[in-house]
Amino acid sequence: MDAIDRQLVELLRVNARLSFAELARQVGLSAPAVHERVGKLEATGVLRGYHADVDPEAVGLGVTAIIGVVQDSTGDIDDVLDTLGRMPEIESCYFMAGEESFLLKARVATIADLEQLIVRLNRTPGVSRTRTAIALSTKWEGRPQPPA
Amino acid sequence: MDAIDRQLVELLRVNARLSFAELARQVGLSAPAVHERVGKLEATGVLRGYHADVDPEAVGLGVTAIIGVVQDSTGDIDDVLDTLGRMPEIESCYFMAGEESFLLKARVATIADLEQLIVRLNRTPGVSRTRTAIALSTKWEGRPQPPA
DNA sequence: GTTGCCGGTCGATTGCGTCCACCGCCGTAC
DNA sequence: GTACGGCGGTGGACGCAATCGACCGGCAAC
Repeated sequence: MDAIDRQLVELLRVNARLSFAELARQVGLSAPAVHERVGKLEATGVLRGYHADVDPEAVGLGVTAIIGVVQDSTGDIDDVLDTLGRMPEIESCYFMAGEESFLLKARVATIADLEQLIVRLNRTPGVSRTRTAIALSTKWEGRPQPPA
Repeated sequence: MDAIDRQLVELLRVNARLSFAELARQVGLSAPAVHERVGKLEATGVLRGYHADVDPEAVGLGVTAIIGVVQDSTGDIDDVLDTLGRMPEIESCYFMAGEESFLLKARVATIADLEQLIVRLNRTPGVSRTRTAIALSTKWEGRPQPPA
Protein backbone atom coordinates (compact mmCIF):
# COMPACT_ATOMS: atom_id res chain seq x y z
CA MET A 1 0.00 0.00 0.00
CA ASP A 2 2.18 2.85 -1.20
CA ALA A 3 1.13 6.30 -2.41
CA ILE A 4 0.15 5.03 -5.86
CA ASP A 5 -2.04 2.31 -4.38
CA ARG A 6 -3.80 4.90 -2.24
CA GLN A 7 -4.31 7.04 -5.32
CA LEU A 8 -5.80 4.11 -7.23
CA VAL A 9 -8.14 3.29 -4.35
CA GLU A 10 -9.27 6.88 -4.16
CA LEU A 11 -9.85 7.13 -7.91
CA LEU A 12 -11.89 3.93 -7.92
CA ARG A 13 -13.86 5.01 -4.87
CA VAL A 14 -14.97 8.09 -6.77
CA ASN A 15 -15.55 6.32 -10.09
CA ALA A 16 -15.41 2.57 -10.20
CA ARG A 17 -15.83 2.42 -13.97
CA LEU A 18 -12.58 4.13 -14.89
CA SER A 19 -10.64 2.11 -17.43
CA PHE A 20 -7.22 0.75 -16.54
CA ALA A 21 -5.78 2.96 -19.26
CA GLU A 22 -7.31 6.05 -17.65
CA LEU A 23 -6.13 5.01 -14.19
CA ALA A 24 -2.68 4.50 -15.67
CA ARG A 25 -2.66 8.04 -17.07
CA GLN A 26 -3.78 9.51 -13.75
CA VAL A 27 -1.09 7.80 -11.67
CA GLY A 28 1.69 7.89 -14.26
CA LEU A 29 2.23 4.18 -14.80
CA SER A 30 1.54 1.81 -17.67
CA ALA A 31 -1.81 0.04 -17.97
CA PRO A 32 -0.45 -3.45 -17.20
CA ALA A 33 1.23 -2.14 -14.05
CA VAL A 34 -2.05 -0.65 -12.89
CA HIS A 35 -3.85 -3.85 -13.77
CA GLU A 36 -1.42 -5.76 -11.61
CA ARG A 37 -1.75 -3.37 -8.67
CA VAL A 38 -5.54 -3.34 -8.75
CA GLY A 39 -5.54 -7.12 -8.94
CA LYS A 40 -3.43 -7.29 -5.79
CA LEU A 41 -5.61 -4.75 -3.98
CA GLU A 42 -8.61 -6.96 -4.77
CA ALA A 43 -6.78 -10.12 -3.72
CA THR A 44 -5.71 -8.65 -0.38
CA GLY A 45 -9.23 -7.44 0.36
CA VAL A 46 -8.58 -3.71 0.23
CA LEU A 47 -10.95 -3.44 -2.73
CA ARG A 48 -13.96 -5.59 -1.89
CA GLY A 49 -16.07 -4.87 -4.95
CA TYR A 50 -17.57 -2.28 -7.23
CA HIS A 51 -21.18 -1.21 -6.90
CA ALA A 52 -23.52 1.07 -8.77
CA ASP A 53 -25.06 3.73 -6.55
CA VAL A 54 -28.79 3.43 -7.20
CA ASP A 55 -31.30 6.09 -6.17
CA PRO A 56 -33.50 4.17 -3.71
CA GLU A 57 -36.56 6.25 -4.51
CA ALA A 58 -36.19 5.42 -8.19
CA VAL A 59 -36.54 1.74 -7.41
CA GLY A 60 -39.50 2.23 -5.11
CA LEU A 61 -37.75 2.31 -1.74
CA GLY A 62 -38.85 5.67 -0.42
CA VAL A 63 -38.78 4.94 3.31
CA THR A 64 -35.52 4.73 5.28
CA ALA A 65 -35.43 3.68 8.93
CA ILE A 66 -32.78 3.08 11.54
CA ILE A 67 -33.67 0.28 13.92
CA GLY A 68 -31.98 -0.61 17.17
CA VAL A 69 -32.40 -4.22 18.29
CA VAL A 70 -32.21 -5.32 21.92
CA GLN A 71 -31.47 -8.98 22.50
CA ASP A 72 -33.06 -11.16 25.13
CA SER A 73 -31.15 -13.77 27.04
CA THR A 74 -32.57 -16.81 25.23
CA GLY A 75 -31.06 -16.47 21.79
CA ASP A 76 -27.68 -16.96 20.23
CA ILE A 77 -26.20 -13.92 18.54
CA ASP A 78 -25.31 -15.82 15.40
CA ASP A 79 -28.85 -17.14 15.05
CA VAL A 80 -30.24 -13.63 15.28
CA LEU A 81 -27.67 -12.43 12.75
CA ASP A 82 -28.61 -15.22 10.42
CA THR A 83 -32.27 -14.25 10.59
CA LEU A 84 -31.45 -10.58 10.02
CA GLY A 85 -29.34 -11.53 7.04
CA ARG A 86 -32.32 -13.12 5.39
CA MET A 87 -34.31 -9.91 5.44
CA PRO A 88 -33.41 -8.08 2.22
CA GLU A 89 -34.89 -4.82 3.51
CA ILE A 90 -31.97 -4.56 5.92
CA GLU A 91 -29.31 -2.76 3.96
CA SER A 92 -26.71 -2.48 6.72
CA CYS A 93 -26.15 -4.17 10.05
CA TYR A 94 -23.76 -3.15 12.81
CA PHE A 95 -23.01 -5.03 15.99
CA MET A 96 -22.96 -2.35 18.67
CA ALA A 97 -21.65 -1.66 22.10
CA GLY A 98 -24.48 -0.70 24.44
CA GLU A 99 -27.91 -1.99 25.27
CA GLU A 100 -28.96 -2.33 21.65
CA SER A 101 -26.89 -5.17 20.21
CA PHE A 102 -27.61 -4.38 16.58
CA LEU A 103 -28.24 -1.23 14.65
CA LEU A 104 -29.92 -1.73 11.30
CA LYS A 105 -30.52 0.51 8.36
CA ALA A 106 -33.57 -0.63 6.43
CA ARG A 107 -35.22 0.61 3.28
CA VAL A 108 -38.79 -0.24 2.36
CA ALA A 109 -41.39 1.06 -0.04
CA THR A 110 -44.05 2.21 2.42
CA ILE A 111 -44.70 2.80 6.09
CA ALA A 112 -46.88 -0.28 6.01
CA ASP A 113 -43.89 -2.33 4.87
CA LEU A 114 -41.87 -0.84 7.70
CA GLU A 115 -44.55 -1.87 10.17
CA GLN A 116 -44.40 -5.42 8.85
CA LEU A 117 -40.64 -5.47 9.11
CA ILE A 118 -40.73 -4.27 12.72
CA VAL A 119 -43.31 -6.90 13.59
CA ARG A 120 -41.16 -9.59 12.02
CA LEU A 121 -38.11 -8.34 13.91
CA ASN A 122 -39.93 -8.38 17.24
CA ARG A 123 -41.13 -11.90 16.56
CA THR A 124 -37.71 -13.34 15.86
CA PRO A 125 -36.34 -15.52 18.63
CA GLY A 126 -33.62 -13.84 20.63
CA VAL A 127 -35.00 -10.33 20.03
CA SER A 128 -36.38 -8.66 23.10
CA ARG A 129 -37.47 -5.36 21.59
CA THR A 130 -36.70 -2.83 18.89
CA ARG A 131 -36.52 0.93 18.64
CA THR A 132 -37.19 2.54 15.27
CA ALA A 133 -36.34 6.00 14.02
CA ILE A 134 -37.46 7.21 10.61
CA ALA A 135 -35.19 9.16 8.28
CA LEU A 136 -36.97 12.06 6.66
CA SER A 137 -34.22 12.47 4.13
CA THR A 138 -30.79 11.15 3.35
CA LYS A 139 -28.39 14.07 3.18
CA TRP A 140 -25.56 11.93 1.96
CA GLU A 141 -24.38 8.39 2.19
CA GLY A 142 -20.91 6.98 1.52
CA ARG A 143 -18.13 9.49 1.52
CA PRO A 144 -17.34 10.90 -1.91
CA GLN A 145 -18.43 14.32 -0.65
CA PRO A 146 -21.68 15.88 0.50
CA PRO A 147 -23.91 17.29 -2.25
CA ALA A 148 -23.49 20.88 -1.00
CA MET B 1 -37.97 1.51 -16.29
CA ASP B 2 -39.03 -1.86 -17.71
CA ALA B 3 -37.88 -5.32 -16.68
CA ILE B 4 -34.64 -5.05 -18.65
CA ASP B 5 -33.76 -1.75 -17.00
CA ARG B 6 -34.32 -3.30 -13.59
CA GLN B 7 -32.10 -6.20 -14.60
CA LEU B 8 -29.35 -3.82 -15.70
CA VAL B 9 -29.59 -1.85 -12.45
CA GLU B 10 -29.37 -5.04 -10.44
CA LEU B 11 -26.38 -6.34 -12.40
CA LEU B 12 -24.53 -3.05 -11.95
CA ARG B 13 -25.42 -2.90 -8.28
CA VAL B 14 -23.70 -6.23 -7.80
CA ASN B 15 -20.75 -5.50 -10.09
CA ALA B 16 -20.28 -2.00 -11.41
CA ARG B 17 -17.35 -2.96 -13.60
CA LEU B 18 -19.22 -5.29 -15.93
CA SER B 19 -18.57 -4.41 -19.56
CA PHE B 20 -21.42 -3.32 -21.79
CA ALA B 21 -20.82 -6.43 -23.87
CA GLU B 22 -21.25 -8.62 -20.80
CA LEU B 23 -24.36 -6.75 -19.70
CA ALA B 24 -25.72 -7.17 -23.23
CA ARG B 25 -25.21 -10.93 -23.06
CA GLN B 26 -26.92 -11.17 -19.67
CA VAL B 27 -30.03 -9.27 -20.71
CA GLY B 28 -30.19 -10.52 -24.29
CA LEU B 29 -29.73 -7.24 -26.16
CA SER B 30 -26.94 -5.81 -28.29
CA ALA B 31 -24.18 -3.78 -26.71
CA PRO B 32 -25.26 -0.43 -28.22
CA ALA B 33 -28.79 -0.95 -26.93
CA VAL B 34 -27.45 -1.55 -23.43
CA HIS B 35 -25.18 1.46 -23.75
CA GLU B 36 -28.19 3.59 -24.62
CA ARG B 37 -30.27 2.26 -21.73
CA VAL B 38 -27.55 2.70 -19.15
CA GLY B 39 -26.95 6.23 -20.43
CA LYS B 40 -30.61 7.04 -19.89
CA LEU B 41 -30.62 5.50 -16.42
CA GLU B 42 -27.68 7.74 -15.55
CA ALA B 43 -29.30 10.80 -17.09
CA THR B 44 -32.55 10.29 -15.20
CA GLY B 45 -30.75 9.85 -11.90
CA VAL B 46 -31.58 6.21 -11.30
CA LEU B 47 -27.88 5.35 -11.48
CA ARG B 48 -26.05 8.03 -9.52
CA GLY B 49 -22.53 6.69 -9.83
CA TYR B 50 -20.21 3.75 -9.45
CA HIS B 51 -18.02 3.32 -6.42
CA ALA B 52 -15.36 0.88 -5.29
CA ASP B 53 -16.15 -0.75 -1.97
CA VAL B 54 -13.03 -0.19 0.12
CA ASP B 55 -12.31 -2.06 3.33
CA PRO B 56 -12.22 0.76 5.91
CA GLU B 57 -9.75 -1.07 8.13
CA ALA B 58 -7.36 -1.43 5.21
CA VAL B 59 -7.18 2.34 4.90
CA GLY B 60 -6.76 2.91 8.60
CA LEU B 61 -10.34 3.62 9.61
CA GLY B 62 -10.90 0.98 12.23
CA VAL B 63 -13.46 2.76 14.40
CA THR B 64 -17.09 3.14 13.35
CA ALA B 65 -19.57 5.20 15.35
CA ILE B 66 -23.19 6.21 15.03
CA ILE B 67 -23.87 9.67 16.39
CA GLY B 68 -27.23 11.27 17.06
CA VAL B 69 -27.25 15.07 17.02
CA VAL B 70 -29.80 17.16 18.93
CA GLN B 71 -30.26 20.72 17.72
CA ASP B 72 -30.69 23.73 19.90
CA SER B 73 -33.04 26.55 19.03
CA THR B 74 -30.41 29.06 17.95
CA GLY B 75 -29.10 27.50 14.78
CA ASP B 76 -30.35 27.11 11.26
CA ILE B 77 -30.58 23.54 10.01
CA ASP B 78 -28.78 24.33 6.77
CA ASP B 79 -25.88 25.91 8.65
CA VAL B 80 -25.50 22.82 10.79
CA LEU B 81 -25.69 20.62 7.70
CA ASP B 82 -23.05 22.70 6.02
CA THR B 83 -20.72 22.28 8.97
CA LEU B 84 -21.35 18.54 9.11
CA GLY B 85 -20.65 18.30 5.40
CA ARG B 86 -17.19 19.70 5.95
CA MET B 87 -16.24 16.90 8.31
CA PRO B 88 -14.86 14.12 6.13
CA GLU B 89 -15.11 11.60 8.96
CA ILE B 90 -18.89 11.68 8.56
CA GLU B 91 -19.62 9.06 5.96
CA SER B 92 -23.40 9.29 6.02
CA CYS B 93 -25.92 11.82 7.30
CA TYR B 94 -29.67 11.36 7.71
CA PHE B 95 -32.17 13.99 8.72
CA MET B 96 -34.40 12.23 11.22
CA ALA B 97 -37.82 12.42 12.75
CA GLY B 98 -37.58 12.58 16.54
CA GLU B 99 -35.57 14.45 19.08
CA GLU B 100 -32.27 13.84 17.35
CA SER B 101 -32.35 15.85 14.15
CA PHE B 102 -29.42 14.12 12.52
CA LEU B 103 -28.02 10.65 12.63
CA LEU B 104 -24.44 10.33 11.46
CA LYS B 105 -22.25 7.42 10.63
CA ALA B 106 -18.61 8.31 11.16
CA ARG B 107 -15.40 6.41 10.62
CA VAL B 108 -12.13 7.38 12.26
CA ALA B 109 -8.79 5.76 12.90
CA THR B 110 -8.76 5.74 16.70
CA ILE B 111 -10.94 6.35 19.70
CA ALA B 112 -8.95 9.51 20.28
CA ASP B 113 -10.03 10.76 16.85
CA LEU B 114 -13.61 9.92 17.71
CA GLU B 115 -13.31 11.96 20.88
CA GLN B 116 -12.04 14.92 18.89
CA LEU B 117 -14.90 14.57 16.41
CA ILE B 118 -17.48 14.51 19.20
CA VAL B 119 -15.95 17.58 20.79
CA ARG B 120 -16.03 19.40 17.47
CA LEU B 121 -19.65 18.39 16.95
CA ASN B 122 -20.69 19.64 20.38
CA ARG B 123 -18.94 22.92 19.74
CA THR B 124 -20.66 23.65 16.46
CA PRO B 125 -23.31 26.38 16.68
CA GLY B 126 -26.82 25.02 16.57
CA VAL B 127 -25.87 21.71 18.17
CA SER B 128 -27.25 21.18 21.65
CA ARG B 129 -25.85 17.76 22.37
CA THR B 130 -24.84 14.46 20.82
CA ARG B 131 -25.23 10.79 21.64
CA THR B 132 -22.63 8.36 20.38
CA ALA B 133 -22.77 4.61 19.99
CA ILE B 134 -19.76 2.60 18.91
CA ALA B 135 -19.98 -0.21 16.39
CA LEU B 136 -17.93 -3.21 17.45
CA SER B 137 -18.17 -4.70 13.98
CA THR B 138 -19.89 -4.10 10.68
CA LYS B 139 -21.82 -7.24 9.77
CA TRP B 140 -22.69 -5.92 6.35
CA GLU B 141 -23.25 -2.63 4.64
CA GLY B 142 -25.02 -1.94 1.37
CA ARG B 143 -27.33 -4.63 0.15
CA PRO B 144 -25.58 -7.14 -2.11
CA GLN B 145 -26.08 -9.84 0.54
CA PRO B 146 -24.77 -10.53 4.02
CA PRO B 147 -21.45 -12.38 4.20
CA ALA B 148 -22.96 -15.46 5.88
C1' DG C 1 30.23 -10.11 -8.19
C1' DT C 2 26.55 -13.03 -9.20
C1' DT C 3 21.99 -14.57 -8.75
C1' DG C 4 17.07 -14.26 -8.14
C1' DC C 5 13.04 -11.70 -7.42
C1' DC C 6 9.92 -7.91 -7.75
C1' DG C 7 7.79 -4.69 -10.24
C1' DG C 8 7.90 -2.24 -14.05
C1' DT C 9 7.77 -1.26 -19.60
C1' DC C 10 6.88 -2.59 -24.37
C1' DG C 11 4.55 -4.90 -28.15
C1' DA C 12 0.94 -7.79 -30.00
C1' DT C 13 -3.59 -9.91 -30.09
C1' DT C 14 -8.18 -10.13 -28.88
C1' DG C 15 -12.24 -8.12 -27.73
C1' DC C 16 -14.83 -3.95 -26.21
C1' DG C 17 -16.79 0.85 -26.70
C1' DT C 18 -18.97 3.70 -29.57
C1' DC C 19 -20.56 5.90 -33.78
C1' DC C 20 -23.47 5.47 -37.83
C1' DA C 21 -26.76 3.80 -41.10
C1' DC C 22 -30.62 1.18 -41.38
C1' DC C 23 -34.94 -1.41 -39.98
C1' DG C 24 -39.38 -2.78 -37.86
C1' DC C 25 -43.09 -1.70 -34.75
C1' DC C 26 -46.61 1.15 -33.12
C1' DG C 27 -49.59 5.11 -32.59
C1' DT C 28 -51.62 8.85 -35.03
C1' DA C 29 -53.52 11.74 -38.75
C1' DC C 30 -56.06 11.94 -42.55
C1' DG D 1 -56.74 1.63 -44.92
C1' DT D 2 -52.69 3.90 -45.66
C1' DA D 3 -48.95 7.08 -45.07
C1' DC D 4 -45.96 9.16 -41.67
C1' DG D 5 -42.86 9.90 -37.78
C1' DG D 6 -40.63 8.59 -33.67
C1' DC D 7 -38.61 5.15 -30.63
C1' DG D 8 -35.82 1.53 -29.79
C1' DG D 9 -33.57 -1.88 -31.58
C1' DT D 10 -29.63 -4.43 -34.88
C1' DG D 11 -25.28 -4.90 -37.49
C1' DG D 12 -20.96 -3.21 -39.21
C1' DA D 13 -16.70 -0.60 -38.75
C1' DC D 14 -13.00 1.59 -36.48
C1' DG D 15 -10.15 2.99 -32.80
C1' DC D 16 -8.91 2.09 -28.20
C1' DA D 17 -8.62 -0.86 -24.07
C1' DA D 18 -7.64 -5.30 -21.73
C1' DT D 19 -4.47 -8.58 -21.15
C1' DC D 20 -0.69 -11.80 -22.10
C1' DG D 21 4.17 -12.79 -22.74
C1' DA D 22 8.89 -11.40 -23.24
C1' DC D 23 12.23 -8.52 -21.55
C1' DC D 24 14.68 -5.26 -18.31
C1' DG D 25 16.56 -2.58 -14.33
C1' DG D 26 17.21 -2.22 -9.21
C1' DC D 27 17.86 -4.25 -4.90
C1' DA D 28 19.01 -7.78 -1.43
C1' DA D 29 21.21 -11.96 -0.07
C1' DC D 30 25.05 -14.47 -0.05
